[in-house]
Amino acid sequence: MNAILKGHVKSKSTNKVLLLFRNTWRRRRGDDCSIDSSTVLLVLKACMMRSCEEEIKHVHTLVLKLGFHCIIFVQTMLVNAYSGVGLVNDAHKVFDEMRERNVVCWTGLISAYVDNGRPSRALKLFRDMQMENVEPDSVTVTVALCACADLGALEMGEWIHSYVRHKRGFKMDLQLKNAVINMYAKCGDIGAARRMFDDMGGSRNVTTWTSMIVGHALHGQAEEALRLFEEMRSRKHGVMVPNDVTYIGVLMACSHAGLVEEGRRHLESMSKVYGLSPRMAHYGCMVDLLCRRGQLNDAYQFVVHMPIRANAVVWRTLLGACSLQGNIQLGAKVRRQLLELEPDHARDNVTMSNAYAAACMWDAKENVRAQMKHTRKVPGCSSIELESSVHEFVS
DNA sequence: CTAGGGTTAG
Repeated sequence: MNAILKGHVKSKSTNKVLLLFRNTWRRRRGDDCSIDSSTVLLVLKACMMRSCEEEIKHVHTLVLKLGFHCIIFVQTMLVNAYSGVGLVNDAHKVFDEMRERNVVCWTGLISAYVDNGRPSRALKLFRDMQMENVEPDSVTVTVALCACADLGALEMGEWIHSYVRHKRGFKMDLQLKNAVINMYAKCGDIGAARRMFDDMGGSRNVTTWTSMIVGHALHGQAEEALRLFEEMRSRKHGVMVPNDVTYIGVLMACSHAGLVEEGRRHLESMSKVYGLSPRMAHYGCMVDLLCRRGQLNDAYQFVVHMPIRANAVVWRTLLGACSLQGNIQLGAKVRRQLLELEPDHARDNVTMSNAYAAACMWDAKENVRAQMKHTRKVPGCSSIELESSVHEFVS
């Protein structure tokens, strides 16, 4: 049965995994049951891919019933599964109950915090792990560098980089090198990122190129980003095929440099040349680009004619630009769209009321304010990391 | 032969 489940997981037929598992469980006879710990791993993986939290909890109770709860593979998978559906506390609970913890389950918990937007907690655990004399491997370090990137924690990132360079027998693989580039780029040291990139010569993959392109774009070095994009596709480096994330970097660069036509061309070539379908983020970049150039009406037309329905974030980009550039008429139109999508979003009303105020349209401003009193406010941002920051690295 | 790693608009 595990072979069949494995096939279904591989082909992403997760519903078949769950159906087969439920049937087998229902028809079991006594303790003669074909469900073993490997079955549980596959089922948990399927649950995670479908993000069914209830099913994961159910499998967890089954795990206890079947006596698999002391198997480290099962425990680690439970940590990953809970994390995958956003239940970090449950993941941590499973981890706390583990008798033995090796580098894999530590890494699983650290990733859980990174994946759920708590990088400083992840770095604290990275330190705790070393206090317990568990040596990080290349996977752990890759995840920890991700946390540094998210936090902008340059010093910690440098420590980790120096740790992996000086530790005897530590193998720096491609994914780890990519994480180093990303960390330096996100933490503001674009020079260090570029040095790593240059040192890698012919061993770069698409992610390497993409990280560097995004890095330059984030640093406002649009020309260099676009130059790298052309270089990666040139014969010189074999046939490097960009992916959809590469195009995010390219469009960010165009946005920074105000290159409307070039941006449009790239967005088109993305699907025409490489068969990649643009996602909301790509259209968002394009809207941002048009707005920055002051082409608000073009931006509006672009949003209306997009092949996918714009989300609130895209409309909000446009609303922000209308407010900033004092285009009241368009701003009001955009706000109507936003009210349909997210009627409770208080900040949009604030933006709009500020726009009216900037245009000295006091009555209109009053109207928006009055309207706000009738709707419940939803804070735009509500979580703050209340944990001590990480100051040092155990080496 | 079972568990962990990615680069993503504002």
